Formats: sequence, C-alpha cells, structure tokens
Amino acid sequence: MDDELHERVREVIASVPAGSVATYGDIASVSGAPSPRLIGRILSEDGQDLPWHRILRADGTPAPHLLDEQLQRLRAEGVIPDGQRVDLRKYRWQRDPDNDAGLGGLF
DNA sequence: TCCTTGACAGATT
DNA sequence: AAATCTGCCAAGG
Repeated sequence: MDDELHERVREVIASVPAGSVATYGDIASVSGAPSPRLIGRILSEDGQDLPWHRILRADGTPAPHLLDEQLQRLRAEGVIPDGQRVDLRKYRWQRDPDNDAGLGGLF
C-alpha cells in the first residue's frame, strides 16, 4: 500500500528533533521512499502539520521559496545558519549509533 | 498516452 | 568552486 509509505514519510519527518535538521535524501532513505523527490512532493501537499522547516537539501540549503521562513524558524530552534547554508556536519540529524533510530522501532 | 513540472541528489564538465 | 546533465518518482494537463 503506497499510502503507508506516505504515512511513514510523515512519521519520519515528525520524528526529527528540534534543533536538528535532515535532508530530503535522508528522509527518503529512512522512510524507504524510492526517491527524495517524493518527500518534497508530500510536504508540498500534506506537510502543513509537519516540521518541514527541519528538512533541507543535500547542500544544507533550503528550497528557494521557503528560504526566508526556513532560516528564520531554524534560528528560533537553535540552528544557526551560515548565511543561507546550515552546517549539516553539526546539525544533521543522524540516528544515534548507541540508541536506536529516531523512528522508535518503526521497522 | 505523452509531456511538463516540482520542497531533490549525485556525477560530470 | 560553479554550472550543467542525468536519473528519479508522482501528479496534472
């Protein structure tokens, strides 16, 4: 059921902790989406209730139309963007190797 | 049914 | 380092 995938993607995005960010590719990989494009599409349609501002592109730069709002919201959460770019090395959300994934045993 | 568009990513040039 | 090309999947015209 592809609806499940859609739901899973939202779940993963919702599981990203404040003060951290993730890339579309990461979300796609963790959620099992076939392509990161799906993430963007889902967010554009059904991401109103999700922390979409924590999702960045692979370079650490948010999407062009969201750029203002994105950086502003991130800054409010403690993420300090370097110009238009966020240090993924520091803020990128990665599953704790010691603790299980942020999925909370979704698998 | 084919073509275009879009919150992307990675490899090339 | 920056611009370009290619592959990717789904939805709408």
